[in-house]
Amino acid sequence: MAGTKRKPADKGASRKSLYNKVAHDLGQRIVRGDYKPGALLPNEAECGQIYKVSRTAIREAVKMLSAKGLIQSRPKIGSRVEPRNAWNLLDRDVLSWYCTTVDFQRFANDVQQIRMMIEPEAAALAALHRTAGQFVEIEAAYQAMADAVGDEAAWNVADVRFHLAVLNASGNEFIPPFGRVIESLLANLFSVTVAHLRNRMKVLPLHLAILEAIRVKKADRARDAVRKLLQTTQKTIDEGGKLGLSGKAKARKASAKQKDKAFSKV
Amino acid sequence: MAGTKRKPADKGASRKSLYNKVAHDLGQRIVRGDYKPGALLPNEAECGQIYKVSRTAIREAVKMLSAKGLIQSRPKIGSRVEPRNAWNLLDRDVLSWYCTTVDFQRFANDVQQIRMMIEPEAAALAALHRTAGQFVEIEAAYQAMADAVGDEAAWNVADVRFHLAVLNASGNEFIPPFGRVIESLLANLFSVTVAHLRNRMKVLPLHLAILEAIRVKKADRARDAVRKLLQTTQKTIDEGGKLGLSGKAKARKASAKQKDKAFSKV
DNA sequence: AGCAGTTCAATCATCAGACAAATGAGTTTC
DNA sequence: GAAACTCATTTGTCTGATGATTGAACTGCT
Repeated sequence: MAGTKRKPADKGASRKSLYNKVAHDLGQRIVRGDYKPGALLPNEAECGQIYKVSRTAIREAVKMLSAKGLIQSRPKIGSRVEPRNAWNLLDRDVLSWYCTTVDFQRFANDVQQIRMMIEPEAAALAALHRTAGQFVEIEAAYQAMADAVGDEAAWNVADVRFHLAVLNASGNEFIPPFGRVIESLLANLFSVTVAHLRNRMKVLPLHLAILEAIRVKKADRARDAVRKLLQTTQKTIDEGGKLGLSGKAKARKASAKQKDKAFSKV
Repeated sequence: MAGTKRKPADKGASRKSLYNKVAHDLGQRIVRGDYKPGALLPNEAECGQIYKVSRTAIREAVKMLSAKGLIQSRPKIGSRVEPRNAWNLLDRDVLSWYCTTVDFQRFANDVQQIRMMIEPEAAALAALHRTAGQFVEIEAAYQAMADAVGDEAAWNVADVRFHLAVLNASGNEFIPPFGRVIESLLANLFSVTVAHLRNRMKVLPLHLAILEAIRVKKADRARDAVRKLLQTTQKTIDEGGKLGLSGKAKARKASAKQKDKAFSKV
């Protein structure tokens, strides 16, 4: 066993603390299915040897994973992987680990279904309950989108900002959290749906329609405008799915696997 | 009121490990606003003195809270409470802490709005995509409700089971997690909405209608049936809110505060 | 004064080692 | 055969020490 020291060569991963890296690696393994629900993780001492860290670091990682519902620890038993329905799938990290394991087409479909349930109603509520300040933020987000039509990265940021601003204006405390989950999911979708300038120019006026409906406080019109936008998105996904665009998702998977291997090399 | 009352929940709490109790207490304090976003927690050594536990236990608690997005720890800085929009409000624990801090009437309204967005569509999807096995579970849950009409506690369990069974049958991986969040919220609502036998007898046939629609795979009918049920629930909430029923929520708040005080006595 | 670079100190991060508590499984006892 | 007991394993908790990070104070120069 050649003790190849992991030097702070690559800043991205090595900036994180040890327990964070362990948690991330274990979490990914669990979600991916390396440790299946009901299975036991190696005990803390063994884990420490595997990851070449102290028991303390392992324990802190385990605590994070148990806080996310992935595992449960008990004396004499060990750390057992919880059934999937106990997982906090709406947690940022869990979700991101999960995204790398599922089929892209199905993933996109499920996300769109959820958006179709929440966003139109949220927009309708926003039209009714928005404050002046909330509307300003929606407007600013729209402006940012318009300014970023030529810049894919900036567009993505502005797009997410727009949708979140609408959800925030709904006046329902529980909608923005849902929205932030969707946001994580969107990050994976956008790379497909707005990759082409043509698509961005197509959906910009649809966003404007939402903005306008909320401005004049017409709930029904806002709901319909969002529905229309989502339908367009859906169409883009369907078309993209038939082409090689799903390759992006696969590339994501592969890189995740590779990174993981580099760390734990078990 | 002497503090001699031993509730089963209390016993459950005292069985928990130290780091768990600390995490629970700190989490509740943060969500309640004792430590506001941007504020710093006492450093680990001080926390250890406050709670009379070792730094290890404090650290493990802190890791759990940071996994839930409530705080972030950095060397030289300390543990800073994150802005509310970083909180994982859809986490079981965070949600339960949160529930004790908000106004009941508003809380109930927001939850109903969310249910109105998700459950009808989920039922429609269930009608289209359900497997035979999933339908059996829905049927079993309904039967359990019917059998438990006279028993409030058993009814609540069966009621949640029914709704979750429907969500599970939707075929969308992301809906059951949303459902489990709603389930936590429901636990707080049910105590109000089904407190009376009369209410239970009123909503039982509404559940049957949902079951039937899913059985014969009529999406629209399923959607409408769920809407009707939720409207009835809404009406009950509105009526209850005008009476003294919201007192229950207040009682919950008080007991939570008391319990917390007993533990940390800061 | 104003700025850049350096030093310092507070705090978390990590480690090592020990003992306590919980509990499943095997063993004994009746 | 069932209940009680013992034992071994694993997590839970504590202690004390050292490393790493980084905001803030300090220093020296222009």
